Amino acid sequence: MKVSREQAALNRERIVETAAKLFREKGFDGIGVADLMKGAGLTHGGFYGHFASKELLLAEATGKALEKSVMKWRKLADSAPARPVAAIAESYLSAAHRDGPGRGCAVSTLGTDVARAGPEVRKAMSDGVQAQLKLLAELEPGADAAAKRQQAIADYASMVGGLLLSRVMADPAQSEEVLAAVVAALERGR
Amino acid sequence: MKVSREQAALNRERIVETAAKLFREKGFDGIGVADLMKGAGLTHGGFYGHFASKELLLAEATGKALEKSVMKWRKLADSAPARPVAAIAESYLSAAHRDGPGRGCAVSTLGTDVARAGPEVRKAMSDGVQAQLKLLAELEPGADAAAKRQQAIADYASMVGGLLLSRVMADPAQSEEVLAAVVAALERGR
DNA sequence: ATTATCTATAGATCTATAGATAATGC
DNA sequence: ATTATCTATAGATCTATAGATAATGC
Repeated sequence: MKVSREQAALNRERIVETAAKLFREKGFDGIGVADLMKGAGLTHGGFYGHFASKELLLAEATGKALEKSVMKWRKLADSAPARPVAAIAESYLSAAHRDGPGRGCAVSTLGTDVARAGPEVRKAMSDGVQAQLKLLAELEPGADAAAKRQQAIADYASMVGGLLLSRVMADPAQSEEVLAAVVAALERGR
Repeated sequence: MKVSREQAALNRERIVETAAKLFREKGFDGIGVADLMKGAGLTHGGFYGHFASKELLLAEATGKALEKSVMKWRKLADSAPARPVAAIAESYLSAAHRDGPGRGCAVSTLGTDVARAGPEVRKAMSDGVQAQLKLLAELEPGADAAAKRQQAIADYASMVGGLLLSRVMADPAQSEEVLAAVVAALERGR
């Protein structure tokens, strides 16, 4: 049942992408290695040939997920050059993002798991967050670089917290109210 | 080994308080029923005489934790009547809160677990969040009630997201930067 | 010959339950 | 007699590993 080195590398990549989706949907403890491997079309015994532990897979999956988020933000900014931060905020704080955690921001879905995890995992998410902050700071208005970075951090915190709150609220109307209020506050210049 | 009804009620309360602390510290899946009961000084077999399931304990523990948070916010506001929202923001976005999740805001520690949980748990956290938003809205400046509520939601989202980000960052200096930036933004009028 | 993947399982959990025990409260 | 708690365990997970298999790559 051996496959080529090329195919093995593709299999590894598929495991990471499956994990990036399922960890975001179900949480780190919500999905087991056997089901992750099944999701990637493999059997679970083969897992440890690719990764030293489930936690190190979380580090890779987190890094991959946040890389894709940065790419998405860049596209959104390019498509709305007059108001790039608003375009990102509206996409981030949308019902589609709230209801599709498996393809969305990993901080909002895995942040608490990562906060309790080991240094490799923390570093992977930290680096991803820094990349997002760097992009966001470039898009903020003004000339003062320090002020732009501070604004980027504040805006990012609002988005992460708003999305998390919208997912917590049991009543759909309350969830919508949260999304709308945070978007409005972000667009009022915050 | 039977105890009095009064003592049994106290035992139940101690289980809820132990759970409120340990769930916030370790996450819902990070602590088992046996260790929760041991933390409350009981054996694990007795658990199901008090609660129908571990998840229903999470609902109660979440409600209890958020009730205490509202009380804390009220005290903070009373002790700084000239700037109540700023006092709450500075306490919420402090290193002490970041480093003491077991006694802190349940949304920041259990939000993602709750977002994936059943309706009883979602309702317990929703109700707690609504109570916090109600208090915060009363403390916001201005006369327009709708504007005050919108501002309260935006401020709460900033705080939750800022605290979560500060716990994710691997580098302590980055973590401090996040806390300071979000406090500064909140105090600049947001 | 090497190695990616497979089957099978060890060993350690976990939630929940069954039945025994012993003190309360009628 | 009732019932809160205990001991013990069922049954289902979970991560990780051991050893077999079979196709690749020298």
